[in-house]
Amino acid sequence: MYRTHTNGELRINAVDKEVVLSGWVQKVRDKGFMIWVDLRDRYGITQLIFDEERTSKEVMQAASELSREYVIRVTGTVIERESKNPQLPTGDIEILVKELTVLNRSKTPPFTIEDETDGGEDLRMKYRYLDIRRTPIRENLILRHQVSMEVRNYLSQKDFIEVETPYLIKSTPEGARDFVVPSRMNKGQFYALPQSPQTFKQLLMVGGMDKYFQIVRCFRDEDLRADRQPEFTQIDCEMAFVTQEDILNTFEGLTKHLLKAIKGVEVSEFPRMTYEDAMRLYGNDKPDIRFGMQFGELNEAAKHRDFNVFNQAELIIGIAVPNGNSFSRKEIDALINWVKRPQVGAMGMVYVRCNEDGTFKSSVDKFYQEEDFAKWAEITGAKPNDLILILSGDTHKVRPQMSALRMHLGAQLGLRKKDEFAPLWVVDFPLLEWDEETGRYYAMHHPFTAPKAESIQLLESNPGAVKANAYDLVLNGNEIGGGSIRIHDKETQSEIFKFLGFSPEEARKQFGFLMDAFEFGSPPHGGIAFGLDRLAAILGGQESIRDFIAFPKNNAGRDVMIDAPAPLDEEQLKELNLNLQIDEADSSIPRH
RNA sequence: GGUCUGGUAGUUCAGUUGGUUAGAAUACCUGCCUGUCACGCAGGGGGUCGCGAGUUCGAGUCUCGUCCAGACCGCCA
Repeated sequence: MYRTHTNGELRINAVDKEVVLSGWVQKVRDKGFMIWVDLRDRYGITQLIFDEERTSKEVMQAASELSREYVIRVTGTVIERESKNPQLPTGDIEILVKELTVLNRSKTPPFTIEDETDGGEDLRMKYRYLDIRRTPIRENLILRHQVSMEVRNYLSQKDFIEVETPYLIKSTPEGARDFVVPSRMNKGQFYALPQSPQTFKQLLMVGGMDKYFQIVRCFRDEDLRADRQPEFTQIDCEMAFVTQEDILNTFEGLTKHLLKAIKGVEVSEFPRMTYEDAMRLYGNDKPDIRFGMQFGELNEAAKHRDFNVFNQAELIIGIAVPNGNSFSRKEIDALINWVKRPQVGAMGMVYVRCNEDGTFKSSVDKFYQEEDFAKWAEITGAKPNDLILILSGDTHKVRPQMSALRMHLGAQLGLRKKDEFAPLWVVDFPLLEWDEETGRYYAMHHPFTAPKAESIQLLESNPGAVKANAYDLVLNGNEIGGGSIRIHDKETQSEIFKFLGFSPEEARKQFGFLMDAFEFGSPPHGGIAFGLDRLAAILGGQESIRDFIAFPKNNAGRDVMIDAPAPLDEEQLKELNLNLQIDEADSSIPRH
């Protein structure tokens, strides 16, 4: 027998019990006459004691040879500690060891396996199985498990059925790049891994499943970020015979349930904001509404003087930084330099100090009067002792710039509190998005999104103004879910494909199966998908999703532990009928 | 595709204007020890300064290239 108890469960009431424990050696404290060993497993830490007066010489000797991360089993008696440790749940007791078995030895680990590790990212990823032994990572994975279980329980209770959809599917031109998989049996042909089970879940609606969900892996071959992995997990949902209102209500319920069950947080009705308002007030479509600093548009209040920078700008935006007047000149200069970095790309920034006594001091005093500043303060909501920061330029540039500044300041001022949760529905997204590079419209969400009935007639005259029945769920400045009501009739779907530049033949080739299905009584339907990795990270109060994924990829999409991706050997390539063009300058890495 | 930051002991980092034998902490090893829990004390071992070239009497330090890592922009229907 390896254990009668785990290392997290023995308390003072177990004194005198004979127990068997197994686990990893967290720490050895050898005082010569006594040796203490912290024994660790998933459930906690229990202190073992070896004492020269009460422990046999052989066991004492064996204990003195223990080292970090050895796997051991001990038999002994639970005793009350002489000096207790209130920081440990098991801190009132210890195990007086009678027998000690070393089940496996360990090399000295390359980084310390403690809450605050000394290991860098790279090293932790290479030895991820050691990293997972650390409490923070373990707790993240447990939290993720809880989220999954709560989602399954909640949705199952609401009559949703979890259905698995295939991973080996077909590549489509729209959207993200696909990961592709060569087919051995169908020479020269490739599967693609799904970016989402979108069309399958719609077909499940046609199939009469009525309410579907799936916790499902998705794949996108795009560059990574702290919150983006090439394979990630979605909570994918779809419902038949629903309006947008039904979906928002259902999944607001799910989100409230998760916040309550996981974080113990009660949230009242989620506010809703149109895409247009989000862009106008926050400069992006996933505003963090935990703090203010809403945009004030200053065009009318700032274009009547001789300041050319503003006069020539398409849009002038100001925000009021609470108590920002306390910033030193140096701190303001640092902010100006921050927005001028290429990543943000502003040309410059104007500031107005709002003094305690109601007067103003600005970097454009030459051009403007006190009455102008008073007007700006009114528009941005600036109070005495605030600081107004102003950026100007083309709308599509200055909004993201100001948004970046707002988020930067929010973090700097400690306004993005990780124990505060502010969900928000963003609704009425545009159906289409203009792409400068290719000179055409693309579906903003995806080509199966239903246009709003009242704006569909604009499709020919003013495509950019067509609104979609599409919505995002935003939590603390992160998009955690997005979805739409789908097109469910062949005519509308054909019209949209045609508008997006698909010839009837292409549409047939790519999505014929869906169009066919729509001809056999497809019900009205819609759905939503949540990013599970991101949701878990936010509930865990962290920015990076990597520590909520057991075995994540690095910045370059590599798994540094198993060292993937890797070249294939000749035999495999031959069997797959693949002939690689090897770049001579870099012959070790095959290119497609 | 681009911008920025970093790469020095097992690990996390410091290293001045280019100048003696490259340091600290921690980890590791040895010894000591009458209740430790970040145990303490004494001693010890440990370096391809990412890699390559260049400048120089002399390079961890300067220049160029390159590799690796991280953050961000583009990209992510």
